[in-house]
Amino acid sequence: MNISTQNQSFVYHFGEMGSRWGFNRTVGQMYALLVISEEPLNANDLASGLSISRGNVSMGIKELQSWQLIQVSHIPADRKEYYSAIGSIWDMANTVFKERRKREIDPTLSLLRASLLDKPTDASDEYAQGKMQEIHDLLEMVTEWAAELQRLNPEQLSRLMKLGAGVSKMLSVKEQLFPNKKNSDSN
Amino acid sequence: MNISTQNQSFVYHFGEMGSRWGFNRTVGQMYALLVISEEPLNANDLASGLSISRGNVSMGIKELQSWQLIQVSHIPADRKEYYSAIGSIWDMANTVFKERRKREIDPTLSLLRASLLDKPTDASDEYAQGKMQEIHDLLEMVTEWAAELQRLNPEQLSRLMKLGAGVSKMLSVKEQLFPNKKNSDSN
DNA sequence: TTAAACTTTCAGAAATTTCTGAAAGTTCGT
DNA sequence: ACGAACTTTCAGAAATTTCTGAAAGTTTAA
Repeated sequence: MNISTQNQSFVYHFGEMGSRWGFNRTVGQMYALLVISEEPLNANDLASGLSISRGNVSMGIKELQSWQLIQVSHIPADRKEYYSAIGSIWDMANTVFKERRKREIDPTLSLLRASLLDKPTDASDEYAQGKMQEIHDLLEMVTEWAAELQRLNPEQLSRLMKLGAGVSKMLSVKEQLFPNKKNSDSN
Repeated sequence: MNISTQNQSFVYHFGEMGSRWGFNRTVGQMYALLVISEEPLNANDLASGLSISRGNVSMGIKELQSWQLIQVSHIPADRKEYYSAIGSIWDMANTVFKERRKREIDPTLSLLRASLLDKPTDASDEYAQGKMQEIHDLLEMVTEWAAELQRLNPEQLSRLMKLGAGVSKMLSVKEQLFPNKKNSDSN
């Protein structure tokens, strides 16, 4: 299998970026290739398309499966496994966010919670704990907010995002409608 | 300089996580140390506190400065430079988001825009371009949304996030208040 | 049970990233 | 101009990550 030059740069770029998103270059390339291929591909297609070893493909597939990003299918009278990207682009983004939260934010949150249980022994410890508390609170808020957003369906999410600047206006409307909650002045 | 055991695990963990956030272990540790230190630290403090070489500290500082995360200050009659974390935790989160967007999303967006200008040569190219368009639109929307959120001050942002589940309710209220805009049904 | 068609594993090779420390560079006071 | 006190640079060493390919494992059919 070979990739049209038009798609080559996309696949390659996705490889580079992939490493920022938590997986390595080849895994990123494999995923990119699966995303832009209408037909499912087998392991040999991936290996030859990307000029990497069969073993590497096998490991990459395992990785993509652990991210729940790909799907296996079969073709009658063919014993090979065929892989394709799961779901829509929105689903993909959702999945990556969720996975990253699990791998990056959650462990930090538990570490911070544990640290905050220790009694500070001096002033500098106390300052440090203050900072940790701030980080903890921020991460927790962001986590909850993200979970909230993920509960919306794409359509709602898209509407919310398209609100854009409207968001702050809406906030003030909301304050006027329900002024019962405690609030501070908005500078 | 040495770090209290209570803070050791925080610094170490931040080092591990730092690598996920775009900088390497020692840079992450350096930043963590600066965040939890009330007093600014000089390069030797960092080197001895983290048991790394002076040269490494110098490179790390350059990196943190390129992220606009630290600040230099001076102490009278002392020629060393003293470093401290800039701003509040919110500012830090903001800065990291902005930098990451610049380094990760923006290049992808331009690549996609360029790819989308090519005429597809066959059906599979056309499918691929469709997917690229979807990714482009998603990234663009997220980028704009993020820019919007960053325009809010921390207080507004915090209020927005604390809305949590209220967000979807608010969306429908908004639809009722301003039903003129085109909308689809909310399932 | 044997063989063919496939997938997975993993030791070591290759590539990449990070780190050290000596040397070079800079700045300041005299 | 000189030297002391600092910072930066960068070649090569060390550490880490990724990749290969041969061997082992699995599944199916006959």
